[in-house]
Amino acid sequence: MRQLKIRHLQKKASSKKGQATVTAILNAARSLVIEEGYAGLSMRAIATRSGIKIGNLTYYYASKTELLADLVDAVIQSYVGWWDEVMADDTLSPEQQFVTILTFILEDLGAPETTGFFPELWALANHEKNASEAMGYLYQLEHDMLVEMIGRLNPSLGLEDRKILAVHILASIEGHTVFIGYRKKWTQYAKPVSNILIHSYLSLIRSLTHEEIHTLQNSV
Amino acid sequence: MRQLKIRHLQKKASSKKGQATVTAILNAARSLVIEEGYAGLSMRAIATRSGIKIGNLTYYYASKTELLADLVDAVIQSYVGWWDEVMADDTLSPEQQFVTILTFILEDLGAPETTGFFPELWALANHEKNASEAMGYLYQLEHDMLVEMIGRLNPSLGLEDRKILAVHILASIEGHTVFIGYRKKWTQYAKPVSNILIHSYLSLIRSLTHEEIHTLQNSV
Amino acid sequence: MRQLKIRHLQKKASSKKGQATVTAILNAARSLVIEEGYAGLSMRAIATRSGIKIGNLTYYYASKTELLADLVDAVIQSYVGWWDEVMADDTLSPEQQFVTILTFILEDLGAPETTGFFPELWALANHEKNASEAMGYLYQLEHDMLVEMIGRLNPSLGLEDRKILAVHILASIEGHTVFIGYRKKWTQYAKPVSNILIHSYLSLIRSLTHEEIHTLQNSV
Amino acid sequence: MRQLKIRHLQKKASSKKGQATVTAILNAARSLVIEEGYAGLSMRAIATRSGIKIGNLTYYYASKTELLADLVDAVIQSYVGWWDEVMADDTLSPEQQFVTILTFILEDLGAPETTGFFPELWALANHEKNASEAMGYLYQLEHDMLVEMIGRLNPSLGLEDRKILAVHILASIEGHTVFIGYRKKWTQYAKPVSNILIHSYLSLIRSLTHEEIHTLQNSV
DNA sequence: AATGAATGAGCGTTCATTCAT
DNA sequence: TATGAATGAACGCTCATTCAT
Repeated sequence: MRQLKIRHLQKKASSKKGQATVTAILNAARSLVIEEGYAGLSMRAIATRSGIKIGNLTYYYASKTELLADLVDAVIQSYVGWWDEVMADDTLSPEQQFVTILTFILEDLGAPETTGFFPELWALANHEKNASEAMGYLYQLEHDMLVEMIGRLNPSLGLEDRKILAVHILASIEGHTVFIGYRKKWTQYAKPVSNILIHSYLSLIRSLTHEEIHTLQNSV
Repeated sequence: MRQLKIRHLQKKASSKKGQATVTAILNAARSLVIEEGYAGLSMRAIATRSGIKIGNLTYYYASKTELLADLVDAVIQSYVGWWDEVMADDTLSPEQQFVTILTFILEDLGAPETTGFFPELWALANHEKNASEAMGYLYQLEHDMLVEMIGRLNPSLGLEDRKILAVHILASIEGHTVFIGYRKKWTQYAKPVSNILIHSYLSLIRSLTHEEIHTLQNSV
Repeated sequence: MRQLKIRHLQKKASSKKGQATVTAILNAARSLVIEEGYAGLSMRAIATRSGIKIGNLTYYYASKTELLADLVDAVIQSYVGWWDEVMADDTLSPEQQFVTILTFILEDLGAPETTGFFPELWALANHEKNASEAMGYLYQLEHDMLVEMIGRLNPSLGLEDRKILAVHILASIEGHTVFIGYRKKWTQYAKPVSNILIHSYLSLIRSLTHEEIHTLQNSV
Repeated sequence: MRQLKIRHLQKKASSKKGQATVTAILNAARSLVIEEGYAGLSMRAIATRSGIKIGNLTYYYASKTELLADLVDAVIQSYVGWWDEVMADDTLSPEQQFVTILTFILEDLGAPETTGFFPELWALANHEKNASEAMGYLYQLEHDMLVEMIGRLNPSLGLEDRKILAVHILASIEGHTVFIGYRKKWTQYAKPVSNILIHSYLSLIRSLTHEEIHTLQNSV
């Protein structure tokens, strides 16, 4: 299970016991969102699942908004930057790096946590500033990584075009969550779909031209 | 504005006035979900926005679950099958048909309604059976359409492979909602990203082979 | 017991049953303030004392603020304008009218309701706009009445001086609440103190001059 | 600013630091009551404003009731007995002493602290024994002083009558708090109203007879 | 077909208080 | 002396739902 990396987010929780409680709270909240959706995320439910009383919960988080902000931050953190290692591994070719990272992402996307969490985040981001910002932060990092990978694989492509292509790849990957994610309609096709996806991106990265990106296709 | 096509879903609403009320209710509910998210969808808010009293709302919908079921069905219906006309238009080549449909979809994805509604639906589908089914129904139709289009564009591809490819295309398209949809982070790139996407699908459809689909990519 | 005159304050409560409920609510709230103070005025306590459930209470009063506003208005109304009759009674001399009204006021001030309610209102008025306004409204009417009475008793006194004198009389009367009101320290002296008070006002009204009002006394 | 005179009220606070903390606590509580009313007086708010943690606050005051008792006592103390000096000053005539003291009182009554605190105290006294007692203590002293002053100004008046007259004067003065106090409706008239008041009391004291005090006025 | 009245459960939050450290 | 952690009760309020009219 993906571990929540609790940063120094909370003012409270100076002691070890407090830290443990905060971790329990955030883990409870995370699992609740995943299992029951944001609608099921009540302070009472979080407290119960954390094994504490609601009064103590509000000792650590004076408001649900604060808790949610910390939760989103903590979960987002657990998805961030893990690819640095792969990208720094020069025993791998850029292609190998890219394929490795994509394979990881696509496999993770089938995990219950990922399938459960992200759609909630996307929905939330439409109406909650916090969620929107955290999501923007995560995808910005992922986008940066993709821009860098595209540059390594096809240095001849201009920066702006790399950015555009990266948006497509990023969006395309994430979209699969709802279709081949955990217990989704086409989960059975997860593997071949992933193959197509990787094949498609590699070929796009290698061969896409500035003209193709900027020429309207609806005048075929 | 996308019109809600009210099927004969409710037992009540036999009269014309009743039909009008039901339409008002569902439109109110729909706009509420889009504007405030599922969390903001309360019976009270729906009644207020419909211009009726809550007592009357429960006359038409005895429970919120029922209402939600009808709402999801109605909204889904409004997205269904509009492509039949395009596909039946034999003055257009298969390529033209495909590009026309995709362009429509991608433009719609930038509409506030679409950007607002679908992430809520995806989140809901993780926990509500009806939402999951309705979503499955919609995407099944869209998937069928894509399988048919792929067949027209590349008849040499086997049915199973067409299905797999269609899943990728479907997932990829939908994923863009959260990235280039209404007021999203990369909305500015909507046009070139759409170009890449269409280009990519056409080239995949035309050139993808059975081997590429089923050969593991992580052994590059 | 002073009856609460419920004006058409509430949007809800169109039916007779609703009216009765609203009256019960306001009477419960009023007795609670009197018995336990504003601190004891909780929505739960009001509901219990009204014999209804809290859900129904919020049906009539969506917020405590609204309820408080109505309560203050209703109570204030029950204290307002009753003196008109006396002042219109021309079988009484102005002195008799004045004494009659003052006697009423001073007797009322010994009632548990009055002794209990007004100090709460004064305290509340320091921090709640509603209370402050309602209080201002009541005392404005009482002040107007006093100005009129002073004019009848001593027509030679200018309007501004009458107003000033009326403020003193008004303030002086109200101050007695806390000293000779219900179960107060000097309640035993209520009668002679009232005598002094009436005697004092009459003599002030009759003999006070513009110079005495506006000459500094601390240079005696 | 009126200084809180901390008597030896608490068992704790033997050290100098403890004394300072207690003073900080009571000052915080006092300013809170004045600014936000008794309703805004929470242990948390007091702790925050004192710059200490709530755990430490309960070290000094195990319960809110205790703290309130000390607070009321301390504030009351700060209003007590300051007139002794004036009354002992034999360079002043009794009239001058009386006018001096009254002027002081009336000016103080316009201070935010006084206008803010006393109405809360009066309300509290209706339901809290300690508040009632402390208030009784303060007003007893003030009453004693007035009885003494009346005696000096009109020795021919019997003790009981002096007491009765003193009650009227005391009540009358206090009543002005809510009308010409800090930011009250008739604050503009504070000066002339004060003049009338002093004038009125002096003339009452000098000329009031036993018969006038005890003859019913409503038989005019 | 529509409204008004009422309920019971649950929400996020505040709070006085206790206690180990 | 002082803090951090925790509890339990209550707060104002929202809500889905029921039902008589």
